[in-house]
Amino acid sequence: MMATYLKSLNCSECQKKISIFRFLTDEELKIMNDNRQEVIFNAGEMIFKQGSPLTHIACLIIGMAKIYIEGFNRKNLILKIAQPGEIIVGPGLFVDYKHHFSVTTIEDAMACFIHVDAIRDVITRNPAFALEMLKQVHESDIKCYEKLINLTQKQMHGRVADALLYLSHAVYKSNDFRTVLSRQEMAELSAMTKESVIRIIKEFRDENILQVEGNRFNILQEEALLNISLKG
Amino acid sequence: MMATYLKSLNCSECQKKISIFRFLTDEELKIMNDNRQEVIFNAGEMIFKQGSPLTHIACLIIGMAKIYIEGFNRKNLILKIAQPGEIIVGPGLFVDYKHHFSVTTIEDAMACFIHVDAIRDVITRNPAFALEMLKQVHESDIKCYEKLINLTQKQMHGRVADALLYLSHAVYKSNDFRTVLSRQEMAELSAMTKESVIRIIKEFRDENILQVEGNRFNILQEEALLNISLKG
DNA sequence: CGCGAGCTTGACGTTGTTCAACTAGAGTGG
DNA sequence: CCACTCTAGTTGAACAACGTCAAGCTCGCG
Repeated sequence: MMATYLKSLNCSECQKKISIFRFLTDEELKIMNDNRQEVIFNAGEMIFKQGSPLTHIACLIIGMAKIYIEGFNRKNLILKIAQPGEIIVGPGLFVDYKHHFSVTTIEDAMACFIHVDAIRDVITRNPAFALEMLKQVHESDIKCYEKLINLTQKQMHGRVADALLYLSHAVYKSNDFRTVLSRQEMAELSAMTKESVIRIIKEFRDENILQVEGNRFNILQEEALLNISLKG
Repeated sequence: MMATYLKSLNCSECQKKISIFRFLTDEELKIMNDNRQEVIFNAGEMIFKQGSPLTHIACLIIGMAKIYIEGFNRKNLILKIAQPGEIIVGPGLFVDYKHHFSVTTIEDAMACFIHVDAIRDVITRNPAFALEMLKQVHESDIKCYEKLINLTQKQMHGRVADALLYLSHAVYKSNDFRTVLSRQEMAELSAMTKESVIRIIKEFRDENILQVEGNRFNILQEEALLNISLKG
């Protein structure tokens, strides 16, 4: 793998892509830009490693990445699939300055690293940006609570339905999508074993809720999935 | 129940108790104080209701409260036991201005309600306070991730051990404590049924890890509990 | 004394994991 | 071009974990 440190972009161009940047003045964008490194990743490479020092945040410009917790017995739990345009801020920021999750690309990708000092500086200068950061953390908090309920109170059918709907709505924005996620990763998204995921996908296919061939999924009866998701 | 709107306190006195207030100037403390209502609660009364509009944050001054998500089929999941001195900020703040969890006192209690406009005002004025708020949300984020892993990857013995250690360390600060939580609530803390909690507490007692009589718990072998917690 | 709420116990059924075996496709080297 | 290997996917059977249900218990309180 070959990382480039040439700067091909400028933060001010990113204002359209990274929504949180729209609150920044030219001066603040310059601070960001001066404390920024572009890094190119191949698919499957790690952006952040859980437990390592948190010195930068990452803005994912190109490609998707999985954000996941490394739990017990080498079992992972995927929190979300980060999209291009997304800013990845570890919760260790302002706390213990460690990463509490790992981030690994699932496609070839490019990300900008911005040093935490620059972030702190800009938050301090610009209250609107501070509020926007707070809003963003709160949103991820809400997602976390939802995930907590979904994973602890639903049984497998509901959780697989959730995972499929998540991929369809939030990740691929289509009822007919081809994913790069393996069955194992789909299992890590719904806190179960790959065998169980496979069995339940098969059931859904037998009931004509899905078409499946390999990594391509076509959701035929979204209503049915929503129903299964709700009933748990 | 009888709520009093008399102000018996002043925010500046609270600086010692509510750690986040230590960053505020006299002027900012006055803003808080002017937008503040004291409310007295009996044990078991609700401070915030999940789904209702989020107009205030609460500073719990006296007494403890359970913060919990109301999930499916009337099953709750207790996120934490809030302590006196704790500030309770719903993640709906700056997002959808709804409560995403419910909060109910478990003892007689007193709390100050501060309007969100005042909070936003002070965050805007005082960057150090903004950073502290961010820090606080990040801390709760970290806790949420831990909970996610603990509840999805540990089995019941580990989860009950976690609950007991949580009560002992974070809530009652003693190995020998009497709790007001029912078995049902201990179950909601560890995402299981009350029957299972009872069975596992019994096992722990039989193995001489705990002394239990009614709601009084005495942890005899903390090491053993820590071990069980780790092994899942 | 009797009532009700929370606690406890056991029997039973369901849910989900584990393990082992088998399959298919994609490199890899001779 | 053909074994060979490696990985991901798939299937079934056995098993463990956990929830459900029903019954009995305890204790405080009217």
